[in-house]
Amino acid sequence: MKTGYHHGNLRQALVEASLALITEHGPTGFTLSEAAKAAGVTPAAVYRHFAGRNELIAEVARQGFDIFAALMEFAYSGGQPTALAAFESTGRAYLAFARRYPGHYQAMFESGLNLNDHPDLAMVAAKARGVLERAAEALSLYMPPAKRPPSTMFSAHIWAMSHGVVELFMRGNGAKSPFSPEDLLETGIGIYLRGLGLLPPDQ
Amino acid sequence: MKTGYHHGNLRQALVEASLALITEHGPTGFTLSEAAKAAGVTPAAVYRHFAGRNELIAEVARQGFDIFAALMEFAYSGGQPTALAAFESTGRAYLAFARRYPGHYQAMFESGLNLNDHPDLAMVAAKARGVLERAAEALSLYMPPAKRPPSTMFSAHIWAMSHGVVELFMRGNGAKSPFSPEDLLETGIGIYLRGLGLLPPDQ
DNA sequence: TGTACATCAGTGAACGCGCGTTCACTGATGTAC
DNA sequence: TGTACATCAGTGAACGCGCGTTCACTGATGTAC
Repeated sequence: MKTGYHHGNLRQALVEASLALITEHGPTGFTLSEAAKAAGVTPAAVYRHFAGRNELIAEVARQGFDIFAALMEFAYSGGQPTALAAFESTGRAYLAFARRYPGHYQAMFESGLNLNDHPDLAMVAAKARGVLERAAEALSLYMPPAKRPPSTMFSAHIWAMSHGVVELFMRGNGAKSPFSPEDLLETGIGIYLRGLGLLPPDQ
Repeated sequence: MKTGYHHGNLRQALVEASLALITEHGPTGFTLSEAAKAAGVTPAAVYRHFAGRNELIAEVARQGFDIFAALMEFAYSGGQPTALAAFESTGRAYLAFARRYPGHYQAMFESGLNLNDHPDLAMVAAKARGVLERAAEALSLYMPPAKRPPSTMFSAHIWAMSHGVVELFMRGNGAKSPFSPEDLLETGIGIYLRGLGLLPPDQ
């Protein structure tokens, strides 16, 4: 790919270098200069492809939301085999994403960038959230309308618990739990769904 | 308090200046120099009271965990009037703390400091978590032993959902929900407790 | 096939800045006598 | 009550550093003829 003076695909190489840095040192430890260096290029070269440091992080986050949405979509798989199984699958996908793409995850949720400053980013993020909301919507049809909470609320609960599990128990904060994040989320969602009457009261 | 050359209570003044900076600009935007300036003092003076920048943030976090633990303890109030009410009260206290002490909250959970590097900090943090675990323990006595999840898991679920609600829906990430964080957490915990059989199946 | 040329990706030097940290010092405070 | 003195909190100047960003430039690439 690298052919001497011209790089070939510097833009993506920079994104991947940034990703590696964020994975290792967190979004705070990421610097434009180091990303350039890691890509074998002068810091100034970055400006051929990005408006600046923030745009570089934003692009990492954007690609993250893309992968995230695709993963959620795949996990949901159109509600098959059952709305319930598909829904639970998206929950697992959330955690799997955080584990397999920690750099992306941090860029998306811990870099402090504001979705409103990046309209394209906000769009992909909304798309990702849309998958979970659709899964919640489909599942909520199995509840009697009277007991049915709004599906946006329903999905917000799951989103929040998933995010909380990742932040508190999957990162190296020092917070410890005798249970794996996966177990915690699985059981937590299970209890929650039982509370909605979507799972039988006994385990 | 400030009597010319000597400050009087510079240590706490620095903590409060740091707090104000973190509240306004986040943990990333906080600098030792600005904190010193805000306290009306030279950066070098900080080193009379703290080993460096990190120790200053850690002290803010430590005081945060102190307040947090006290607030949780107060909300729990020894399990009165009922174990259930006391437990729900601690959930609300979590959110109330995040709202009323955003600077502390950020220093505690978003500053990237590792609890293991600060043993005293880890102790206060454990104390705060202990209150929630005690509340969960007391409440779990109302469940038949067979269906009873470990109370540490139980409290981890609630902690995670609370934290997720704060991070996703109370901060200015741009993530939006038609529901207030308070409503989200209240309903989420309600559904969860119903799933444990601690609340009647219908609302 | 070979030459002239436009394009534009990346260079390298420079900038101003604010950061955390150090150091020898100074001068206010409070105590001993 | 007054003086001498030890203490130590805060000063101010300095440091080295790495940051993000700018600028005029250079040279590789690919196209037109």
